[in-house]
Amino acid sequence: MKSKVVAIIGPTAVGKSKIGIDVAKAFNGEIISADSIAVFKEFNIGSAKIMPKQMQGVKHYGIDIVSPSEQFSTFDFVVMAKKAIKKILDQGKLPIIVGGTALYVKALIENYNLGGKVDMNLRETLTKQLEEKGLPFMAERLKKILGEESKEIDLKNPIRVLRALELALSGQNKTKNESEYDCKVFALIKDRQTLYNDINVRVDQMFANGLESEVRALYKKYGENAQPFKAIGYKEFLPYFKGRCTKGDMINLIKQHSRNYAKRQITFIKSMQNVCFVDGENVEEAEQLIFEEIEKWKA
RNA sequence: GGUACCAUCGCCAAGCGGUAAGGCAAAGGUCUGCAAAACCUUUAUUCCCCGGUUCAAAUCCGGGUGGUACCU
Repeated sequence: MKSKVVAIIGPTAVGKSKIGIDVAKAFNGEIISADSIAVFKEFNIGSAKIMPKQMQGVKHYGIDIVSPSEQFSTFDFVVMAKKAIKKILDQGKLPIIVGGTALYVKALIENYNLGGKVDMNLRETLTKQLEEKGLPFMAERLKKILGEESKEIDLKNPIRVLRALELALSGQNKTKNESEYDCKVFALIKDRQTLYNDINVRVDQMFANGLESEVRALYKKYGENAQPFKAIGYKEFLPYFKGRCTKGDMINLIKQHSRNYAKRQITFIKSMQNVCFVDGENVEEAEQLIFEEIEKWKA
């Protein structure tokens, strides 16, 4: 009998956090955040991180677990999440994964084989080689090693090519594993125009909540090379700080990038299997539907 | 009122007589370790309007219209 786990995913600004908490309260659950930015301490406003006062006493895992100067990857998420799930189940509670980083959720529930530790030396060597010799050279190199299998890799995508080389050179391959969990996945969605509008409104709210001073402080403390500084709502400040664009331009860019991001999230989620789509427009109706579905699934 | 310059996709923009680059946006998509990342596909039969020259005009000429700058 596989352990039962609930997941609530969806694009940015659909209202996952609130529904997650309501589900947790209704089913004696605890939440595991699947958010690639909220894992970082101090990146609060721009990541729309849920703050302790908003948690309503529901325990959250996966938030504020690494320093902004550290690295965090899908692998780290899966390790953390598996541990958290076990802990929650041991207490007889329901684990609920909530977050917009759908890859994290997919990797966890589909039990991706992510290999062991990344060989940072190898990664550095390959990165240097990519810079010096260019992508076509690297793609050619990968083709020689993998042969037919290289067709599955996007040879125009430098990140993919490098990772595939890393795996190939260290003698690993991607394998399919059976899931460890019986996972009920809900995807919150909304009409595109409504979602886009909600995103725009939320970005304005972030600024009203002091996003600029948060980012100024983080920039000073960690510098622009910190991993979370690549996030939307943070990276756009760089040209503004350097006087290369106006504040208004930057705000519009953050909105635009957030909209683009939401679209990519939706595309990714649509490609996932066994997902129960729920219209998040009306929170009460959405919750009722989710509650009913969970009851059925638990029985 | 005069003179000069400009007018090309929602925005920026190349082209300057040979049959509409590119970037951004938009839409769709990919995805097994940075995923709020990276990458892929599609998107102007038409260049402000009207006439003319030419085998051929977004490109040259004339006239409108609109904008910008300077002069009075």
